[in-house]
Amino acid sequence: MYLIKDSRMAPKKMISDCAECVLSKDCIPSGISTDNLHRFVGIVSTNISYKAGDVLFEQNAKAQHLFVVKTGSFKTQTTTPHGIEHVNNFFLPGELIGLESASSGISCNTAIALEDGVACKINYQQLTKLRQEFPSLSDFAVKIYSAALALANEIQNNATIQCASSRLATFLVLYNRRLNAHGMQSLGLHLPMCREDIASHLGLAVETISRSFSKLITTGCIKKDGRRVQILNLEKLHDEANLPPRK
Amino acid sequence: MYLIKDSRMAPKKMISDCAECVLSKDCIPSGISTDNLHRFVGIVSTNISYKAGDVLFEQNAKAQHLFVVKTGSFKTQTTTPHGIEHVNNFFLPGELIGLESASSGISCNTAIALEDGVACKINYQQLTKLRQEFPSLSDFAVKIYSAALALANEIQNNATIQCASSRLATFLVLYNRRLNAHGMQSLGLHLPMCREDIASHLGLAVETISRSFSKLITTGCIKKDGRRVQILNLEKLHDEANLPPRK
DNA sequence: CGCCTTATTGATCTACCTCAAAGTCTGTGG
DNA sequence: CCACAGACTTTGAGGTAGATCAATAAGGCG
Repeated sequence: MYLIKDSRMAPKKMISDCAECVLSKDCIPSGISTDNLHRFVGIVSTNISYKAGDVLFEQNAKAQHLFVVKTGSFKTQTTTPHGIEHVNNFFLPGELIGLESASSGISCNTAIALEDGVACKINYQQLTKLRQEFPSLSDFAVKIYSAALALANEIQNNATIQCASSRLATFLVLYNRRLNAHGMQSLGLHLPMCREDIASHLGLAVETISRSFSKLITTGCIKKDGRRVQILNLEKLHDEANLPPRK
Repeated sequence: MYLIKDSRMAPKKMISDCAECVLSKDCIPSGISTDNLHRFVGIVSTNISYKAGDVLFEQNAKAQHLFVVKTGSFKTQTTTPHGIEHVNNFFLPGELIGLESASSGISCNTAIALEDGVACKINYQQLTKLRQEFPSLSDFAVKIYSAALALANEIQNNATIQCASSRLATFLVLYNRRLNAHGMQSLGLHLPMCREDIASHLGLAVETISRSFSKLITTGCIKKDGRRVQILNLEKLHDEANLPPRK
């Protein structure tokens, strides 16, 4: 898949060249012709390695970069003035982190690596300049942003569903769809985040997440082993996700 | 304020000219020089009147237009496959409706007028073409989109807060901030939506909204008369919005 | 004025939170 | 390779915030 070489070795040109990246068709380079790709490559720091727990950017700090997940996974979380944390979203390979801070210039949340992974880092200002030169980059931006907004809507809808197991079911359906969107087609998912992160994201208690998993297993929607989840019946999982309120 | 003439009269040129619009500095024209403004004016249907309950666009229908609220207010809502409705967001003067559907071309929710009002309608495709000609329009798009995404994050965070009165308090704080953002500075707000819409938006029961209002009145944060709410103590309302979970 | 929709208030019930404890996984060092 | 410590996860028992049901009150409109 990805050639992550020992750091003592000279980095392979191939790895840092966006032209060769498996994600390029879904990434910003898709908005630039091959001839001009070098212009983009010039403003990206490609393949930065992160260890689990590493911070990409901090809430309330100056936001300077957009990140593209290449391998691994990340989360963003907001801390309220009174110290309560809430996990906003999770990010999978091919997804962009930091979109919401582009205008204000201040990060509205903290981004943290959930596991060891690799991401590319793009400077906002330089990207803005490039966008003015290449109109197709602008199209790509609108496409990415409107998709992010549509996803945010779905996540928001899910957070207001009454039944806890429906929320978890919807979460799994969305997560599975996002995995599949970037070519990792399968009904088996590895959840890289801990139960507490899922609980925070869905606005439920950790214990309720556990019990909801048990319910989804009992009803034959899924089976699981720790963080490894297998969707047995996607149809049934959809039904469970759309239960009438308080059933 | 706005001159909404009797429909039997010839529409005043002034009204439909974006150059004269009080919102233009926050609207798409801000991304175009005065010399080129006519190009934009050519793709907008300005000042369309809506009556309370009128539908701007329907979920799952082909999405062709972006709307700018000029007066009045609107809501967007999603209907799940099993017929449960959820109010996604409310839209105030100066705000854009339909951003999330720009890429897919399919509306992911239904937009409805909450009261009599006026909005302008812009064709996506023509706007896309214009954006390629005017790079500053692209900057405006990114600015608008990232702000919308940041707001969606805040709304999502709010929906996962435990305490019902905290959710309502946060809702009022956000709503007030948005009203003020477009120059309607005041601590008195008129909520154009019914309690049921607020309840749906916050993921609570209508009765809980009523009781939460009562609590906010008892604690001296607000006073109210029907849908007319007056913020008495913004500091206290912030505190109420950030209560520790379950108390 | 009377009808109908919307809003509030009261009483009961329940899903989920909290607290508590046991069980499982992960990694580290002997 | 195994033993242990620590974090993570699950399961159990009881309490509570908010849902639901029910009834009254207040607007809105013909």
